[in-house]
Amino acid sequence: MIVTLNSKPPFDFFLSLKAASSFEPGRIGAAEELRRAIRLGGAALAIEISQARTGRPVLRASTVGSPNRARLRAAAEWMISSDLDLKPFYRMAVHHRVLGPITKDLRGLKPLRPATLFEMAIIAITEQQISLAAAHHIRSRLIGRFGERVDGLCAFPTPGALALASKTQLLACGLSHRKAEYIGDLSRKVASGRVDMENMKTMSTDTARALILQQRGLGGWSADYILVRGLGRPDCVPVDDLGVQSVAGKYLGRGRRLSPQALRRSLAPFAPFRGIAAFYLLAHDRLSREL
DNA sequence: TACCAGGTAAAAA
DNA sequence: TTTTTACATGGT
Repeated sequence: MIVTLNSKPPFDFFLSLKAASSFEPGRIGAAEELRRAIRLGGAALAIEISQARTGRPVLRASTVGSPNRARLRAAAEWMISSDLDLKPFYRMAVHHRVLGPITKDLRGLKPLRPATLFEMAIIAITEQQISLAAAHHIRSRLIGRFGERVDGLCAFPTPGALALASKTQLLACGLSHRKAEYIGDLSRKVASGRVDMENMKTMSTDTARALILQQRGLGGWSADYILVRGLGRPDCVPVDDLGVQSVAGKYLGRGRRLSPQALRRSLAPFAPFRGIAAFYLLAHDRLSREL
């Protein structure tokens, strides 16, 4: 089945994919397509998103099973941030000393989102305190051990699968005792329906943030990280984030890492797109390293 | 070898 | 109430 996707222009799928993969450790070269196993109506399904020559992104789903077309489109469009309109951000940034040239270089760049907010929450927990590379390896083990395989890909583990995992098994993936508990607790709450993370899509940012903060293991950094990267709230920035502090210091400061307060001040001019501004700085930093 | 890396909750002061 | 501590892995 092939579904044509819409995404608010401007959108450069290749650039967005290249930026996303620049945050993964040890990758060599940029892929031409986004290949993922996702769950749709209870079944794992391999999908491939690619950009046609017309410039319009075209989604191709594997023909295994017969997925619901509308749901497939909705899931894929969510993952490529179709709803994000970059134009007002660009209008705001165009005359800025630093963001002006960067937004021109990276025109059409959108952040790619994890398929579900549960996955996003697990990403946040794994990335606490340790390097992105270490966290990535730990997640790979979680996915390999608890995810469902389909067409040579592996879907991110369901809350149910992680709820059934023993603490010993979680520890064997490289998690700390604390993080294994956080992931077990959250998985059981989501699997049992006591918490519905997908509901956050329709909540106000403040309400969603409050729900995130109620979960053990998710603090202020995780809340803002989930809000901007998982939920696409463009003004949210984790000001405690070491990576954002460093990149903002490099581009907007004197090169040294910024304090949370200084970071807040330096991003203030970009409201209500402070999170997108931070994303552009991070992406520019990563992509310029590759050359 | 050490030290730091896109934090958090719980203990100690 | 505020400050300190333990924590797991991977890259340099």
